[in-house]
Amino acid sequence: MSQDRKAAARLGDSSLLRRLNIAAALDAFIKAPSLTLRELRDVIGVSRPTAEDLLAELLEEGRVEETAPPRQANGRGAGRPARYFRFRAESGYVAGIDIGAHKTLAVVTDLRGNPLASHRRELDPGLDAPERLRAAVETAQECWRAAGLGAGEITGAACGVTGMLRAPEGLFDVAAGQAGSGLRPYSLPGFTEVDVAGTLSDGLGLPVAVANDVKLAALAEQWKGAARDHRDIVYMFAGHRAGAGVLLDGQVHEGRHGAAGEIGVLPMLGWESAVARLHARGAELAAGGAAPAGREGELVIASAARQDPESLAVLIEFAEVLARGAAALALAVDPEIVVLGGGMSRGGAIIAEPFRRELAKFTMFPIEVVTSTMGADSVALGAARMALDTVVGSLLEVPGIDPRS
Amino acid sequence: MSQDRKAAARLGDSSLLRRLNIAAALDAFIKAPSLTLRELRDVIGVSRPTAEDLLAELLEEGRVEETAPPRQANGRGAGRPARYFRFRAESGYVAGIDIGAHKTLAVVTDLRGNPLASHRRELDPGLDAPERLRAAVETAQECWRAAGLGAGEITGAACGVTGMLRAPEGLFDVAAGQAGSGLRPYSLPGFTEVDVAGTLSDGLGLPVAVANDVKLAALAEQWKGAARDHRDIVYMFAGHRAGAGVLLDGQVHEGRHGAAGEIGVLPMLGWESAVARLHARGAELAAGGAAPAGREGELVIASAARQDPESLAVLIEFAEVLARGAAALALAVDPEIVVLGGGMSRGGAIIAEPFRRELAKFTMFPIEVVTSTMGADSVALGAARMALDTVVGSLLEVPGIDPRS
DNA sequence: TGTAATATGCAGACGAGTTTGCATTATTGT
DNA sequence: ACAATAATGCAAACTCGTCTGCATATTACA
Repeated sequence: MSQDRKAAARLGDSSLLRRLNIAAALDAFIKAPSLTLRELRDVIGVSRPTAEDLLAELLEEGRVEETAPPRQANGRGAGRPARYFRFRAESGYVAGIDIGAHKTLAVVTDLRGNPLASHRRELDPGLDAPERLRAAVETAQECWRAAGLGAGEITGAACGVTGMLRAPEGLFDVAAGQAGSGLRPYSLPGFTEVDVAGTLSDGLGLPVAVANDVKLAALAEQWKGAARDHRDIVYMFAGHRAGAGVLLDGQVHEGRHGAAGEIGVLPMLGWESAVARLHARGAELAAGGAAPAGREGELVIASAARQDPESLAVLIEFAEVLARGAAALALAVDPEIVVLGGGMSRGGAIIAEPFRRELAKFTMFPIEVVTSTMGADSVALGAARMALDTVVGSLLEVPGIDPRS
Repeated sequence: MSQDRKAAARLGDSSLLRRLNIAAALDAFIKAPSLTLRELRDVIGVSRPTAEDLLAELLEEGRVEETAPPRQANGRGAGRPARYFRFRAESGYVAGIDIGAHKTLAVVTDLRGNPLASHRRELDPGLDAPERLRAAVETAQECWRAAGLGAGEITGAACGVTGMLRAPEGLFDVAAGQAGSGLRPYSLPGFTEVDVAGTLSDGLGLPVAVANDVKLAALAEQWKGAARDHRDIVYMFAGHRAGAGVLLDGQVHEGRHGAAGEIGVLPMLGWESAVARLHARGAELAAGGAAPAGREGELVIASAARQDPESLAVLIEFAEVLARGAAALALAVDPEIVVLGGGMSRGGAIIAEPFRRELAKFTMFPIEVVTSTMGADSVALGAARMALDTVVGSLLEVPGIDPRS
């Protein structure tokens, strides 16, 4: 008797069926631009009255609304035209934030990932962690204010951060990393000592996931960029810093310490000297003219485009070194595609060609190499995508069903 | 009307609930050694009559049977003692096969993974593919005959194969790989030209999954060996050949071409010369005494254990080279643990110590290194595990529920 | 031997989804 | 204008699986 009452998280409750069907219906609406009642019935495989019921519930919750029929459906046969319904992508919003050394940037998207607004603020590279995080919080808030949204309407957020978030306690000491060329484990000033996720969550009043910026740029590339329709991706970031990120099965692979992809620390690849040479060359060129912070790479590319032999040599070495890192990653995870991203990938063939050539030398299989099609907001968009995964995932989650059991 | 009949794979059918509950009940039985009706009710969270019903169905299907109460439950309180039931691990069997250059080996386990029998046959390294596959088929059949089983009782099988299964069509030509030291993409004679999985499936009369042997050894290590309770693993195989495998989230990561982990082809790591030196030293030592095929490594280890300086130097170089490969993999995927396996890992500290030292130099975080606790049947056991994943997965699968949607 | 405690069996109620059937509404084509 | 066509709204009857509650069976312990 009394023992019968205890059962807590019951699986067999038949409301489970309802929740499954609601989740399936919502999923169908999210995937399709618009659906009629009958299309919904066909997609999720329930009877029409049930589909009607599910639709009514979704309308009630505000997840779905009636919409005008799409163009191509107008003259299609006789009979009463069906009503069309669509997912209300504006029933929730997420923020994606990018914290770098020289700037912070935020975007706000709806639940379908359409960007509504973005906001950028330049930062002093020496800014300490509390100030930098405060600036990021304010930027995000300004961003959604610009989109006409209040804080309560933002249902999720994620943030990409340059460098490592956890200080390695191993053989390399952090100071060396900070003072070095950016190839050894690098962190923004003070970021290994503060709770980045907690500070952002407190500042914004909502849970914020934090990840490495390069990995989020890779995610953006898989979402809206050059690597669409690929699940396993190696992403090489060539910008002021050089870095890499790995996507496995369409998800950011963080690894035990969030350090997956940090191949640059392998000394035999020669990253350190190549990046140092690049920076040195950039500084030389900058001394003559304007010196925008963190833009050495662009200067060298511009100079190389003017056939400056020294700059060309520096860039080729840089590309080859990057390619050797990409080769190591490609041999490790055997990805479907390698994406070359970051500001310097916009140098076109100057970087891409030697990269491709060198990569082909070391991989066993010919591997597709594409250059990024995203802009400077790729990290923030990747963060938005990560936040969306969480938010939409929780919408579709059916309590009591463990996908991994 | 007529349009209403079409719906095919219906989700909302309330029998779905039944299937979910049956799967949950079976899962509970698989995970626990034995359960009473009430324990089952508690685990899956349904009412007792429902649990009763589910149990009746599982008994009917032969998946579960009544069993004697376990020891510790005897004097436990008053009241009518509960009947105990247990999963019938013997309601299905799987075969795990290992095809190497010098031998083929098969194991048969029940659905819980308890090995029932194993069978090994030595092979001529020059054997061509059809002969080698026939030998593997016969070995597997002899193995389950030894266990007293007929072919119809085997519900799944998988096979680990030394070397690459698909010939790279890229820059390296296959012949060079075969003639070389085993570091360039290697294949068993003829194995890139035949349909290995198809031939084995036809020969055994059941579907056979095929994977790289090192990756399956890694899986075995995660299942029953030194890496239990870890999800992301880098496994380094040090034996006649050197190789590596990566496990992500507890699963073999194959990669686009099944080549994930083939880090040894990176020339800057120096694998080729180190392995060549090892083989040369082994041959020198063998010339004096007996020369067992593919056992050079053991000779060198034995010699090093007798403090032979040349053998020691060769082994240290080998270990360091292996460690550099492990470092590249560890930086790529940032695993929880690195496992050193293969015959030479049984050399103890002679290999493990320099390996550990060298690996620590290149990884940012201190990383746990363990040596294998599995024997020579690790590949076959890993194959059995892979087959079990499929077989048990299909038992627990609920049609209409996609874990990944 | 009797009583408490626990396990098991069984019947009726309930919830959710389904089917069937019919009426209604909005279009297209004649 | 009218018929044909298709979408929609709605209600009654049915199925399936689960839940609640009660009766019964089996054991330990006083």
